[in-house]
Amino acid sequence: MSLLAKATIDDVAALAGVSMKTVSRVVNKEPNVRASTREKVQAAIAQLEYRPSQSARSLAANRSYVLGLLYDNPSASYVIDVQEGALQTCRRAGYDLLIHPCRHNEPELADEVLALVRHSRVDGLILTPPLSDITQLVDGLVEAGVPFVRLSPTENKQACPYVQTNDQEAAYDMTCRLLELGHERIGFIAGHPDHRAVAERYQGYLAALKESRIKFDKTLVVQGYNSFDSGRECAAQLLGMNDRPTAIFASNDDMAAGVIIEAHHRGLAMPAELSVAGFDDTPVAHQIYPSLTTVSQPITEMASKAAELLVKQLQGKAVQMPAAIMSCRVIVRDSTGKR
Amino acid sequence: MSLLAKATIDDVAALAGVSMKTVSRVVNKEPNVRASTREKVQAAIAQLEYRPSQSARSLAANRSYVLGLLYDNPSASYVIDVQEGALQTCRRAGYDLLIHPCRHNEPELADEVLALVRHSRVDGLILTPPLSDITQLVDGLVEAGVPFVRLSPTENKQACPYVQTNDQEAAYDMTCRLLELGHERIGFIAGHPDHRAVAERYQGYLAALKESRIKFDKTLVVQGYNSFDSGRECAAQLLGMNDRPTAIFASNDDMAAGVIIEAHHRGLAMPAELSVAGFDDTPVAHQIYPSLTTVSQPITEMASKAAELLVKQLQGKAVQMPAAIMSCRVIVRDSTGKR
DNA sequence: ATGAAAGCGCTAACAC
DNA sequence: GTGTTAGCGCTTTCAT
Repeated sequence: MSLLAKATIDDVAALAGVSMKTVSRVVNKEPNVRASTREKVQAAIAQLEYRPSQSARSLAANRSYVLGLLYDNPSASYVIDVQEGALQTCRRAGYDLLIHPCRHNEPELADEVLALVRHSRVDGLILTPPLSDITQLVDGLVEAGVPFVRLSPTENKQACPYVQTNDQEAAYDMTCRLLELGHERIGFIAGHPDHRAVAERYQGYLAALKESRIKFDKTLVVQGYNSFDSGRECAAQLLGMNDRPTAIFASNDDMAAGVIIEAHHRGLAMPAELSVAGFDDTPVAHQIYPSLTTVSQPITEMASKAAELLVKQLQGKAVQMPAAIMSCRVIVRDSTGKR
Repeated sequence: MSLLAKATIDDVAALAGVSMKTVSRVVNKEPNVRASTREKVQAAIAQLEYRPSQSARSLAANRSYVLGLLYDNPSASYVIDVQEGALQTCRRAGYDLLIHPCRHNEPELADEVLALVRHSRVDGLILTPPLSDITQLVDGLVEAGVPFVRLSPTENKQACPYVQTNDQEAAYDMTCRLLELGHERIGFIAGHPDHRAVAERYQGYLAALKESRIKFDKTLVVQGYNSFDSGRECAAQLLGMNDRPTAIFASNDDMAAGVIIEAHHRGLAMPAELSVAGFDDTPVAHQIYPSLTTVSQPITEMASKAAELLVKQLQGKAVQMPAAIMSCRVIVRDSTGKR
C-alpha cells in the first residue's frame, strides 16, 4: 500500500534522471521535451504513482484549478444536471468544481461573488439562469476581469462566451402543435420576469399565434412566477373564465403541474376537456397524471460545453464568441390531445 | 478598489507591529496571544481586508480545507438538500465542499474514492445512502485512516460518527394511521435492497401490523427498487389481486407516485377506493393529484450536522460516537382517507 | 506570550 | 531541449 508514499516532483526527477523542471513540463504538457525524455518521465510517474500537489501548484502558479458554479434555481433536477455537465468537463480538464448557491435578488450579490473569486481562489465562474441576466453581476465580473461563461443569457451577449438553446423556437413549435390539434383558445402562463430565459418563451407562443388565423386574446396570457403554486393560481384564473381555454401552455413544468392539479380539482378530464403543455421535461413531467407534454433541453451537455468554453478561456485560447446554440425537442405525452 | 491589493500575512504583521507567527495565531484562533495583541492584529486584518491564501496554508499545513461529499442518489431534491446542509457548515467552518457523484455498484468504488482523497486533497468525506452501507467502501476508508461521517447508515455503526433519522418509527406511525383509518389490507412496496436505509422502513410496517389484530399477509408485500417505474409495476401487481389492498404504503415518494399513476389508469378514485402513502416528502409529493401523504425528514439539518461532526473530528476534537438521531414527521395530505 | 528560520511542492524566469 | 534559481504565502518547529 503506497498510501503513505506521497511521491514528489523531485522523486520523479531523480528516478527519471532529469530535472524537476522537465518533469513539470511533461506533467503540464508543455512543448520542448524530447519524446524519449517524455517517456522516461511518464514511466517514473507511473511507477511512483505520482500526482502533483494541487496546493503547491496553486501557490506557485497563482491559479486554483477550481471553477465556481453559481446558481439560484428552485429546480433541483436542473441544478443536478448542470452540476453533472460541469463535473464532466472538470474531470477531463483537471479542475475541481466549487458549487455556490446564491440569491439572484440579493442586493450585494456582485460583491459576494467577487469576494468568492478573490478569497476562495476560483479561476473562473459558470453562471446559470436567472443569474446569467443579473446585469450588476455580469458587469461587475467584466469590470473585475474575472473569466466567466453563462448558460442561457438573454442580454448583454457580448460580455462573455455562452451556451443557449432555441427556447423560443421550441415554444413556437409547441404552440403550433396545439393549433394543429384544433385548439383556438390557448392559454399561456408566462415565466418569472426575473428569469428571462423562461420569460422569453412567450415570444415563441406569440409568433405562432401571429402566423395562424387565430386572433390574439391578451386575456389568455397570465403572469406566472415559475412555481407550482403560481401555476395553479394562474390556472384557476384561466379556467374560471366564461370562455375558458381548451389548452394551456405553461412556461415551465412546475407551473404546468399546477395547472394539472387545478384541472383535477375542477373535475376537468385531460386531455379531453383540457390540454396542458409544459417546458423543461423535469422528473415531475412523467410522474403526474396525465403525463405531461413538454420540451426537453440538453442541460447536461450545455453545462459541459459551457465549462469547456471557460477552461479554454483560462488556457488563453481564443473562444469563439458566437457561442454554442443547442436544440430543444418537444416530447409529446398524454396531457395534450385534439380539441 | 483594493481588488489588486492582495495583502499577505507579512503586510498584516508589519501593520500590526508583530511577527508573522502572531498573525497566524490570531487567524487560526490559537491560544497564547494577549487580548490587546489580538485586537491590534484583527484591526490590521480588517484594514487590509486580509484573507489567508488557501493554497499557501494547504501546502504548509498539509491539509486542504476541503470536504468531499459522496452520493449516488437518483433523487435530485435529496442531493440538493444534502449539499445545502453540508455547505452551511462548510461556510461556517471555513471549508470548501467538493461534490463527487459516483456509482454504488461500481466494483472499484473504494479505490476510486481513495484516489480522490489522495490526489484531490480532501480532508474528510461525507457519505450518503446508499453509499453509507457499502461495506467495501466503509472498510477501505477505515483501513486507510480517512476521516469520514455517514448519513443514515444501517450497519457497522461503530466505523465512524453518523447521523440518522427514526425512519422505522415513522414507518410504524404511518402504518398505524392507515390501520386507524380502517384499512385491513395494506399493501407495502419495499425499498431497493442495496439502499438499506429505505429497505429497513419495512420493519416499521411489520411492527405496526404485529401489534394490530390484523393477520400478516405476505402477498401484500412486494419488492420495489425505489424508482417511479418500479412503483408502478408493484402497484399493478397489488391492484391486480382478487382481494386487492385498500391502501398501499410505498417506501419512498417516487414509488408512491408510480402507485398513484397506476391507480389513475385503473380508474380508481383516491382516497375513496385506494389510500396511498409515501416516504421522503420530495417535491413530487405535493405536485401530484391527489397530493401525497408522506414522511418528511430533516435532510438539510442532518447533512449540516454530519459535516459538523466531520469538522470536529478533523480538528482533533473527540466526537461522541453514539451519533445524532433526528426525527421524521408524518405529513398528511389528500391521498389517504377512511376505508 | 512572541519571534526567527526552515521548509511545504510546485512554477516562472532565465540561463545554458 | 534542458537545468538552475527563486520564490508563491503560509505553518511548523524551536527559541526566547
